Amino acid sequence: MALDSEIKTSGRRKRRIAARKAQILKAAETVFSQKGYERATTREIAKAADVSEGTLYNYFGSKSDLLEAVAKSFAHDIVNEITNLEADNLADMMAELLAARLRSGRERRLLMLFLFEARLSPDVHRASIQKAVQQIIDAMEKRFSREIESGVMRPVDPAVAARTISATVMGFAALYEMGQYGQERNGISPQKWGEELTDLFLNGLQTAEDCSVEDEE
Amino acid sequence: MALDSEIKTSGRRKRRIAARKAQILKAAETVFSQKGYERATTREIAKAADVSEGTLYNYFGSKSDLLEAVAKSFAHDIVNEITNLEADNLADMMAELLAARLRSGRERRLLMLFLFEARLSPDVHRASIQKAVQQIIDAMEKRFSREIESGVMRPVDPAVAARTISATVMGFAALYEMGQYGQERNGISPQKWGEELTDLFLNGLQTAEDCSVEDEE
Amino acid sequence: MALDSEIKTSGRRKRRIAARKAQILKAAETVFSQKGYERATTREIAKAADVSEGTLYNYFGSKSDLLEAVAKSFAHDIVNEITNLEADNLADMMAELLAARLRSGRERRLLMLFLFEARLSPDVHRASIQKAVQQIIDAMEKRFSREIESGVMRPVDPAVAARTISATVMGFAALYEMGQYGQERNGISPQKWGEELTDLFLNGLQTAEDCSVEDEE
Amino acid sequence: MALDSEIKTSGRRKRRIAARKAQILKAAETVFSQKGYERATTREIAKAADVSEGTLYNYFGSKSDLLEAVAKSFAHDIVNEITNLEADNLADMMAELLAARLRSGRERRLLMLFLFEARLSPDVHRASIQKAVQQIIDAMEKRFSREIESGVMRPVDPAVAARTISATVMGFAALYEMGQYGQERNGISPQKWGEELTDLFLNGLQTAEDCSVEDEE
DNA sequence: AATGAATGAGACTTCATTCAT
DNA sequence: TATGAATGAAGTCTCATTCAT
Repeated sequence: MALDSEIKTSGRRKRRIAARKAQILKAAETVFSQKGYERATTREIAKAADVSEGTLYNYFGSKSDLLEAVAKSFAHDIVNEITNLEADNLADMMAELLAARLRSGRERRLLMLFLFEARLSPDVHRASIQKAVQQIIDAMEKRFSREIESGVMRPVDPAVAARTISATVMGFAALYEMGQYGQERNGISPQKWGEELTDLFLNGLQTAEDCSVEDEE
Repeated sequence: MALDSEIKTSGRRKRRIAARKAQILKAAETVFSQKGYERATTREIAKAADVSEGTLYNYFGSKSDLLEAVAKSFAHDIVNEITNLEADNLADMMAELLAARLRSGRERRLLMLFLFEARLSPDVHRASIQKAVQQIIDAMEKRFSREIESGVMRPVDPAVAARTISATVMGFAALYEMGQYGQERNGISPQKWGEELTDLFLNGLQTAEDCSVEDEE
Repeated sequence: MALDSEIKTSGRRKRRIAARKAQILKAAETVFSQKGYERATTREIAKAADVSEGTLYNYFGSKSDLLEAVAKSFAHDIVNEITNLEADNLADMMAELLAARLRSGRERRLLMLFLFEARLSPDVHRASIQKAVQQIIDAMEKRFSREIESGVMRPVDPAVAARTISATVMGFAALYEMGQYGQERNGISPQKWGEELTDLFLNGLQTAEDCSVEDEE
Repeated sequence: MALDSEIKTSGRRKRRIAARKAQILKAAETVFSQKGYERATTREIAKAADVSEGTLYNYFGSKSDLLEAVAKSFAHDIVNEITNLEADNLADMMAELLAARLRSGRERRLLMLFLFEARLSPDVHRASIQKAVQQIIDAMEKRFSREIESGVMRPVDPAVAARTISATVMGFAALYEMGQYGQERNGISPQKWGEELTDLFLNGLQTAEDCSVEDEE
């Protein structure tokens, strides 16, 4: 009985602990995405998570650990989305792939954060963030391989394509956040941008005549 | 004679001062590009410039001013290059435009820096960095307009194209720096990457048949 | 019980925090009064309060805030004393009013500090110190009004009188501190000085004949 | 001839040097009186004197030396004025003595400066400023002795009187500068204040009846 | 397990003073 | 003699982290 109660308590406790950890993680994600790593303070994260600073350190060893955890969780979500995205044709898939990334400000900002921190952070920390980004790219590469195999996509190097698309999305995330995305084109939605981008990627920049010529080479 | 000597001296001094300013600017560029704005310390910049910290402040009002100056100088150089780039055909121009950006680690890192700081910095500082990035995009837009007018480029929206290319370059800069550009493809040179990218942008991702079809729409 | 204990603990903590704040305030008062605002360092104040510099900033937002708090607390004490001072006759009241100010070195020095800083500090800071000094003068003015109403004091303008006495006290505070108060008259106590001053203020400087004459004008 | 010319040159040079020194001294006086000693910077003083910072140090050994020189020159001027002030009666003399001090903002501020710095400065420096203040008080004491001897002034202790008046003037200088002198009495001129003060000092605070009584003691 | 006060290293910046020109 | 660039010590303040309660 006592044991049983203990187990129950332990179970409840574990759940509460997990919930608390998630709550802190989410707060960290929010603050990091808004302020960047250096400008975010543990105090602010604690406040956003509605816990004390001390509690933060009961769940995560350091500020740096918090960033790693955020990166891991973020990569996990994106990889899932890329892998499971369903679309009838290449244009739709690409449009969705691009638009989804640009749609959410949080996602845009986190992408930037990781790209930046992956390079600037001290070594250990750095590796784990790089790993998160790598996972996203790998997922995309696999997805492209699938599309090429099924003949939907031109047989480009899927590694190149995955990195190109990823890079473009990341770059757009940055532009978008900077407000330079289209100052004089304020009405353009992420959706619309996704389509225009898709057009560019699908059809390229050159004129139709060139297209056939180049293609024959 | 005495006057002449004085002028000479004064001239020499002026030259030395200008040189010193450039020397500090370059040191700041280096340190900022390696560490980012927040992690860079004035002490480190001073050391890299081989001057005392106090001297830094004789030439620039604050750390923030230093970043602005770096942004300005950087944008100036890139804009010149974009505007004056000469190429016989679209493919060459694009390849060079892309490869040039990726070739220099310093340039890659500075691009990232500005994209990041443009969003995170406090307002005043922010505006001037955004301006620098805007200038680069504008230069590219103008260049594309020129190419479209002369029929070399398909009549896409030059604003969209400029931002897309810029975003892609920036994104690649980030990937490249992260070392994720192609971990298992270490032998690939920026040159080669430029060409692959160019292919993607010129010819798109879809198969040849799709190309003509989509084009006719 | 557990709750009760928690409340007790919390109470103890709160008391300790209040005590700490007072302890820092007192240290600041001491150091400011000895060194002046500019020459006082936060390090020295922290040391005098037996806390770290960081702790200082947990209780007061800035060095300037510290000075404001000192001014506020000082004014509060003096105003109380002026308002509640009891004396049987004008001579006693004046003597006490004057002597009390001169008796305490700390009070003398703080008066100087505020007079000085009220003029030199940047605007915001300045206003709150001026307010503190104003409160002291106001208290004295009210006190004089009371004495005039009750016929104890000649019906001079209480505003003029309050400012004159205040100014004199402040000036004496300065002289006293400088050691110029009476270099060759070291044995004179603040008490004795208060009496001599009182005589001057009560009877004026002129001879008796003049007194009646002037008075009739 | 050569010698003669050298002497002449030397004379001219000496005059030029003296002029330059005076020019720097005046600038220092201005800046010190506005900003206080600590907040005044050598750069600002140099600028106000229209010379370089280096030149400052050719004429004065240190910032502290500058303050000493200012104190000396100031005391010299005031002592002269006090000694030579001519007035037909006590009331006029007192009024002028008081009003003159309050009339000039520069004089008010310098008085404050010396009172403050005399206490706060490191020892050596301190002595010379104290000396300057002492000289002013001594001059006033002598002047009062003269007036008492000639029967114009009631035979109070001249040392007490001199210090009282000095203290009052200094205190008023502080109040005046703080703007608390009479916020709701803006129209009152230094002249008018001088008269009101004179009344207080001549006739005292007590009622006429008291006056005669006290006087008889 | 939670709290938040305490810590102190280290960041940016100012400024009196020196010295080569 | 005049200049003003260079220096570096020292000051204020922030913030990740610890620990007693």
